[in-house]
Amino acid sequence: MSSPTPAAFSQTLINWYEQHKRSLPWRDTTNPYYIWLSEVILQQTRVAQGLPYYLKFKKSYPTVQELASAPQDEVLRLWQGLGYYSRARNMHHTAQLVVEKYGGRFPDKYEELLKLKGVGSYTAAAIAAFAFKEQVAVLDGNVFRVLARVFGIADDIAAPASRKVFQKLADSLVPSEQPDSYNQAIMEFGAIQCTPIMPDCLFCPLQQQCFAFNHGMVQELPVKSKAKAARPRFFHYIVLEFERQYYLRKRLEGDIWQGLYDFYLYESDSNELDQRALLQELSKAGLELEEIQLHPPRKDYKHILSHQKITARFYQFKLKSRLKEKVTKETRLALYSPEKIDDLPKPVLISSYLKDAKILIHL
DNA sequence: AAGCCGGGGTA
DNA sequence: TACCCAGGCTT
Repeated sequence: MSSPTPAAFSQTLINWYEQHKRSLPWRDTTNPYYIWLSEVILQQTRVAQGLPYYLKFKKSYPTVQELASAPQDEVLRLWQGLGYYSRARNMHHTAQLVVEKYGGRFPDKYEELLKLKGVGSYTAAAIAAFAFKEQVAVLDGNVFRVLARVFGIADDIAAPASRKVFQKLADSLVPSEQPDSYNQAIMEFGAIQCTPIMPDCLFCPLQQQCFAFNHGMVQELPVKSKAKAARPRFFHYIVLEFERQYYLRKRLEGDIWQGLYDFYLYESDSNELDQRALLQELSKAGLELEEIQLHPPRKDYKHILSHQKITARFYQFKLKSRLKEKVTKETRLALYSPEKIDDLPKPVLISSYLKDAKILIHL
């Protein structure tokens, strides 16, 4: 059998979609603000993980104006646990731009949407198609997989150069009627039927016309080069306590977790703390801790990111007095009560420690 | 083109 | 473990 025609392909998927689609809250609306919100949350994120965040954001910020006027710390705190925090920062920035420059109304064309920070080709196409029924093709991980298998495309989907091949094919398949349903359909099909492993080929409506099925290459397609190994990192967190309050600081750009709060961090190339080197660094920052009791860490925290493998230890100190202003200015540390810490956006690693150390009761 | 940016689910 | 998820930005 040869590949399906565009019309047959899109109609098969739309029919399948009507039968199998999940009921999801962002599918009940054409409000571009809600579509945009859901699409940003769902970038590199499974529906099951993103869904509660979508509901939280929609409830906290029913309109783009309310999101725009929220403090960044509050937005990041709501985002806490979702990862890729630049999404939240860019989303906040774009909300403010939409309010100030677009009068609170989202652009209604793919090319204009693409100019918004945090909105790339996928998200621009999704908003344009779902909210405005523009005839553009979404190209996400699901679409890559479905197209590679059905049409027998062996280009490496991890290689940027392959994008052109897939985008051209994807563009040729979008029907002029129901571009919104079609785009939803192909992604849903990839998520439910044509899954990465153990796809349900037995009951697949495209089985007869699927290149991969007909050539016994379902396991081999799509082709994707392997990601490089995660870099090991060793964090030694110095938890400074003064009268049941704790010193934290907001993380800067140039590393992971920008905009989130953590403790004073000493990083080394091994899991064993070189105490002399630490004290030397602390001293340089104006932190003289010789009279202070160092509590050995309870355990190692392993925190796996897609690109880094972090091993963290937490050392608690009880301070007898507040840090000098010169020191807090230098280190950017500030003293927070547990109640205030609860409100700060924090990496999951820090939340886990705060819970174990009984500084915070809940996550 | 390649590197960087999270966290969680699944086999 | 390894892979992947409704990707985007920077270099």
